[in-house]
Amino acid sequence: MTTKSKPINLPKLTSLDALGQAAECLKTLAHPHRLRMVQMLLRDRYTVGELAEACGIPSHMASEHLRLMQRCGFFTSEKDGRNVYYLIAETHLANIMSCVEKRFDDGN
Amino acid sequence: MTTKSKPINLPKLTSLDALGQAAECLKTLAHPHRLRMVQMLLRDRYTVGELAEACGIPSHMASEHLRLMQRCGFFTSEKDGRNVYYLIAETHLANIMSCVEKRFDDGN
DNA sequence: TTGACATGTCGGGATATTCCGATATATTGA
DNA sequence: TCAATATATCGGAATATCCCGACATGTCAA
Repeated sequence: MTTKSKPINLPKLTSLDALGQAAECLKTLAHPHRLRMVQMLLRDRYTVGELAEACGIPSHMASEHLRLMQRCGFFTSEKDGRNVYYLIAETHLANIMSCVEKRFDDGN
Repeated sequence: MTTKSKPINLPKLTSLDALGQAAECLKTLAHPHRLRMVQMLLRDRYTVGELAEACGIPSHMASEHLRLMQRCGFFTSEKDGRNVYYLIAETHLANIMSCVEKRFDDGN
């Protein structure tokens, strides 16, 4: 603080409120199994059991992850018999996953 | 699981290991004050105290946030007298912040 | 109707994160 | 040298997250 030499003029910064929402969504996304599910659902439709199997976790846990993400508006779901298909609802997920893949696919 | 009707052929999915690293970085980013700091540092260079003031937090906490992000490789730092300037090191942060802004700036 | 299956929900123990006050280190100006 | 300032570190209390087993619900097939 001390000497206010620089006025800190902030040109169009996102409001702290919006950044709070963003942080919520990013926190929800920030889990390896949840990232895997998003990545798969961006390519095709899958049931809870298929997503669980791909992650190597029990399906009731996949169900919880999916519920968390659905609360953030990431997905919608469709029932088909005793299966439930999850579908991407938040279109921005494609952009963010693309960024993640650019940074973390092999190139590391 | 049951009937394996679909083989689940996964075309070039990111390894769970890489997704784990991605999750770590996203988790670190997923905090409103840290998002603010990244957003500011993408536009200009700032000291710990300036970043703290912009976030409305004590500077010793800003210092902790910056250290966390530095551990993820987000920043480097430069000492200038008793001030320390933090600088973006991870170039992909620009892409990810751009995605976040597209989604959460006013348009909501 | 009964049993198997897919999904969803609940409660809790282990662990991690957040925030803070207190303190430490380093630098500057008087 | 001394005091003020900027940054960093430490320890801990409050809180949140993760993962699991147990159980509940709903659907199908026999």
